[in-house]
Amino acid sequence: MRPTVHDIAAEAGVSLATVDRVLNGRPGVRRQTVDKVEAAVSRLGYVRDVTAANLARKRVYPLVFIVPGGPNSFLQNLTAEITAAAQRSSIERTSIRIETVPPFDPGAIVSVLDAIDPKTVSGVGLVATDTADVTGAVDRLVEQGVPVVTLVSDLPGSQRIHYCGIDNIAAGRTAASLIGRFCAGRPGNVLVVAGSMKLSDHAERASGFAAVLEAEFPELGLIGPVETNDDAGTVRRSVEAALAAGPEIVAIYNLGAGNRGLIEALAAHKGKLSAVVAHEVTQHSRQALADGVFDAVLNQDCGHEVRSAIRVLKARADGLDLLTAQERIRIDVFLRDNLP
Amino acid sequence: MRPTVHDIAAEAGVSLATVDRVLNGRPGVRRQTVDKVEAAVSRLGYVRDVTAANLARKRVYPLVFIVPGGPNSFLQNLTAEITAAAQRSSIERTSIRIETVPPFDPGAIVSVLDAIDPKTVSGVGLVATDTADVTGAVDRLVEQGVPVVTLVSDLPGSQRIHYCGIDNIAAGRTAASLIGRFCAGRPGNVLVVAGSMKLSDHAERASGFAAVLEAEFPELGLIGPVETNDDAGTVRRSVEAALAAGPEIVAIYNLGAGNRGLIEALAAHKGKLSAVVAHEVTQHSRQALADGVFDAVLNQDCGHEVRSAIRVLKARADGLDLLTAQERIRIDVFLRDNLP
DNA sequence: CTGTTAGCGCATTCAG
DNA sequence: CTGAATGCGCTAACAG
Repeated sequence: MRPTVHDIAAEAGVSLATVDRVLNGRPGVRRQTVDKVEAAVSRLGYVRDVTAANLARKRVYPLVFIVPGGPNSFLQNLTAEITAAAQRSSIERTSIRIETVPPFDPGAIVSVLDAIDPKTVSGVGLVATDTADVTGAVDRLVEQGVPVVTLVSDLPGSQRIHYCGIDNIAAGRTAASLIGRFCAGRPGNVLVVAGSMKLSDHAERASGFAAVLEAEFPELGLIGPVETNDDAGTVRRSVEAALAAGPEIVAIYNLGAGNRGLIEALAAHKGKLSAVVAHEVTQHSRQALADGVFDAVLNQDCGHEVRSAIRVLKARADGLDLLTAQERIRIDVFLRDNLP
Repeated sequence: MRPTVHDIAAEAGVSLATVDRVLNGRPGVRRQTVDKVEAAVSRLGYVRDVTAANLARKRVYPLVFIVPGGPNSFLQNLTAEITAAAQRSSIERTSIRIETVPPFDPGAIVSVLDAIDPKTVSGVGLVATDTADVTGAVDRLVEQGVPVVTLVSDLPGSQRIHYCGIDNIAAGRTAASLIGRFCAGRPGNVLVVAGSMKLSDHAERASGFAAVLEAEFPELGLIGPVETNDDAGTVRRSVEAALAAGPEIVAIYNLGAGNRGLIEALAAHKGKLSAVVAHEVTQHSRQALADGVFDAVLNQDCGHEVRSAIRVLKARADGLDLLTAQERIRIDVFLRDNLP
């Protein structure tokens, strides 16, 4: 039978209230008494029953998620997952508010961040552009005691307490390996398409990709990355232009969004490329994989990311530690054959 | 504010005890009264607070896990994950017992299964050989009301309530795709090495692999599967023999364990194969990937499998439903570049 | 500075 | 068949 606050109280020779004060680090207890209680705690190996505590406290965790809106299918999925989590709120003791901001608009993110009241919010999750003003706003919030986690794309220089997303350098490296192996020695160029180098996930993928391509597949040259702001139309035009331009392109890596545009551009090039790799399983990329237009799709499980973000934020809110293994977001590699 | 049992009692005009009886499906309540309570429940949208219920009930979930022992690194990892979960027992209200049985010994599994007392155990997880006697023992247990889940390898014909593991047909298909693409048209044969066709996971991988190889890569012939009982020494000898035998082997797929033996056999064949694919990230396979001896390793996250098994068993024990997305075990595809 | 007491939402005796 | 009362482990007024 694990010890309870009663056992601690008896062991330390004090009352329940005092034990509670010490346990929760509240003031108004003599140094001596604190020591007695702490001694009892460690002597009996006491661990607080968080569920009982939450019950007594009627605790809820008010959380805010900031996500860019727009046509990006992946971000729409992410939003849907947050919504799904919000629907489980009553059972998970959360209270989730979703703030949609215009895409590629650091100012909008900053506004939302600055408007958050540290008294009434116990955690924030956001998909951020890696710019100084956003970092500043995040740091301000963290200093006020509100834990912040980044989703999908990290804010490397910031005080965010956790990043819920994949290792994007490794993702870029993986893409390069797949493309290099699929090309199997055939020389030529690889076109790299990105959304924006202001997104740290895109920048990291690009650098990981370039590193492996150069080191391990010298027969392949690199064209790009061309930036498209994740707009499908721009992606289509960029790819068409590159394909028409001449220097033989044998593979394409789209490390950003706008897969729809890529698919359209490839319609006229059936089977001419050795490898096409893109990111995120969506309606479009799934179809492209099935049709053999894409050869591989790297993916991050946004449901997992959202659940992880919530766990991390809750754990931090009551000073618990977590299972790091459970919070690692995998780089899913999907071929036509292992699509879920 | 979500409704509580008090609200239901007031709404239905009965006492707390009666509400509780209806909620927990206990007998001794008039049909009329049951209806009144149920009406109130659905009218107010009541959902039971499981944590409060567990507190009041001092509930613990006694779980039994049955895992084969022996030198198999993957199974050792699995056991370690179960042990880790057992250490979290007090906070998760579980009480976990691990039963180690000799590998490839259906009889031993059956003995353990039959010795389980349905009164004192609320769930069972096992790594099973797909044989009739094991299926029978599982079904007996389920019929006595003890939920059983399979880990790693399923028991397709049984009454197990859930399978915590990857889609092994898809895994085999994925391996074939990778090997086919890595060979990039070079003709030759692929050697398939398996542990035992009595393990449904091995059988399924083999069939998925063969199907894709035949349909999509006609230039590649298939040799095997040779069975090794997951013994590293046998793997080594089998691979060496096949490699020496003549018919040009350009790739190897080890869909079972014993990677150590495969690595040893390949030491003399550096760089002669177009592709080597194996399963499960362990100390050995990780090194082989880093060294370029293996080109890809398919993996199942056994930590995830164990946590999932526990969630599923607990949820079943109190009639809750679960997030299916969270319980899907992914086929991890690891190249040298995305090893965690 | 410390102790007493009354719940949180639910389950479970024990009477009636 | 039904209800009142007690307690699970913990927190939070409110006294002292």
